[in-house]
Amino acid sequence: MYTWDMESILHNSNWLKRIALQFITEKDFEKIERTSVNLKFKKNEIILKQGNKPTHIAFMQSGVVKFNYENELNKNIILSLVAAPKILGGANLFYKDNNLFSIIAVEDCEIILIDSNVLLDLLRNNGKFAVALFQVASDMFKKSILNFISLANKQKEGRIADIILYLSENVYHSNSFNLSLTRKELAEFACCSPENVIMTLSKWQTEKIIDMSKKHFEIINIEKLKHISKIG
Amino acid sequence: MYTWDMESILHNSNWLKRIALQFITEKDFEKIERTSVNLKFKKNEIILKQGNKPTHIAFMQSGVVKFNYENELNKNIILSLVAAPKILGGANLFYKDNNLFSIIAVEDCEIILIDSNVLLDLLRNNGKFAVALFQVASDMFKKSILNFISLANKQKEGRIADIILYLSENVYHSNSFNLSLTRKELAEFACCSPENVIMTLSKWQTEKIIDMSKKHFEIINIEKLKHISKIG
DNA sequence: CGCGAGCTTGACGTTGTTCAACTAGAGTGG
DNA sequence: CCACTCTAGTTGAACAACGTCAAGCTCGCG
Repeated sequence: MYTWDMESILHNSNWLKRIALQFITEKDFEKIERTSVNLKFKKNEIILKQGNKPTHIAFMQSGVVKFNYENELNKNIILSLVAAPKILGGANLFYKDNNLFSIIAVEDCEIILIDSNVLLDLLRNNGKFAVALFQVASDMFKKSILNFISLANKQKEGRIADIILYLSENVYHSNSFNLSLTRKELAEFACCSPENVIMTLSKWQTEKIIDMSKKHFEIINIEKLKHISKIG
Repeated sequence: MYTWDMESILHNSNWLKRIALQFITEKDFEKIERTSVNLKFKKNEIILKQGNKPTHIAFMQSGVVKFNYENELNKNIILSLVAAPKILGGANLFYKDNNLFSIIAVEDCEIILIDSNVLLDLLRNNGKFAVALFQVASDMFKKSILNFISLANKQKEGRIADIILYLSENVYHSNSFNLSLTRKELAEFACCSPENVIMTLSKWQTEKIIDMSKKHFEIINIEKLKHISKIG
C-alpha cells in the first residue's frame, strides 16, 4: 500500500526519467532533478518519519523498506513491506496532514527525495500525468484494502501464510529468499505475537510446507500454503 | 474510505454542478449531465456490486450506504459506512479491476450514476481538477489506514467504541441518532460476533455511557467512550 | 570465554467465538 | 382476532484461540 509500482512500465536504472518523460518535457524533468537529492540509507534508518510534515516524495531506486506505525504505547505495526523500484509517500503529496507512519529501511536503500511542490505543480499542468499517478495510487489502495480484509477475517495461520506469500511474490520475487525481517517484525506485520509466528513457522517446517534455517526461507509446498491462506 | 467528502466545498442540492464548475466549463458539465442517470435506491438495494466491472461513478445526493465485502464463505465485512453528500467508487475510476466490494443502501438514497470514461477524459484534460479529486481521495485513504490500524491493535471494546464514535461524528452528526444498522451489521463493522456487540453495548448501558432503546442511540458520556477507544 | 540479542518452547490465563436456549415483535393465514 | 412462524435481539456457559510469561537456547561479537 501507499506505493506506486512502476515495474510494468520500466526496469532500468533510469526508470524515473523514462516514466516522467512520457508525460512531461525534458525541461520540466530538469527542474525535478535540480530540486531533488540522492541519498543512501542503511538498514533501520528512518527515511520519512511519522508525524513529520510531508515535504518530499521519495523515489526508491534500490532496497527494501517497511511502513511502520507506532502507537501511543510504543507498539509497532508494519503496514507494508515493499521493494524497489517504487514511489514512496505518494498519498502525502496531496494530503495536507503530517505523515501517518514512518518509512524505514529494512535493507540498504538508494532514495531520491523530490520536493512535493515541484511535482504538484507539474501535475496541475498535466492531467494525463496526474491521472497516470492516480491509477497506480489506486492500485496501491486496493492492496491496502486487501490487507485490511485479510486481517479482518482470517486467523493467525491465514495471515502468516498471506505474509509469506506476499514476501515471496511481491518483495523477493522467488520461492527462495533471505528474509531481512526479524521474527518480531514478522509478528508486527501479521498482527500477532512473535511466539505465534515462530510456532506456526516451525509447525510448517515439520509439515514440509516451508524450509527455513536462520534467515533463509524456501516455500516447498506452495499449494498447501495458498490453501491455508484461503481457509484462513 | 473510498469516498470523496465534498461537504467543505458545498452544501446545497446542486453541489455536483458547483464543484465541477470550479474546474471545468459549462459545456463539459453538460456532457456529464447528458451521459448520467438519476436513480433512487431503497434500503438493502445494491448500488454497485462486488465483482462487477466499474463502468460508473456514483454521486450520492442523499442517504446512507455501506461498503460491503463478502468472502468465499458468505461472511460479510462492512468496510465503511458513509452519508451523503459523497462521491462513491472513485478509486475504481482509475483502477481497471472489477469492484472489490459492493456498495449497498442502508437508508433510502438518491444517486447520480456517471459514465467513468466521460469523467476520466475530463480529468486528463484538466490537471487541477484531477489533483483536487486526488486530494480528497487521499483523505479517504487516510481514513482507511486508520480503520486498519484500529482493527489491528485494539480489542473488541475499543473497536466498538471507535464505531459508535465514528457513526456519531461522521454519519449522523449528532450524539443522538437512530441507527439503521442491525446488531449483526454492527458486528460485521467491528469484526466480532453479534453477541460481543450486544454484551458490550448493554454493559455500557448499565454504566450509563450510552443510552439505547431498540434503534435509538444516545451517547451520554462521550469522554468515557473516547477513553475506551484510546486504551483499546 | 562470556555477554547479549534474537530465537524457541511450553505452561497458563485472558479474550473472544460458538452454541443453545429464550424473548420480543412483525407478518401471515385461518 | 388468534395461533403460527420468522427474524432480530439477548443471555449465559462451554470451548477454542491467542497473548503473556518464564525459562532455556543459539549465535555473533567483544
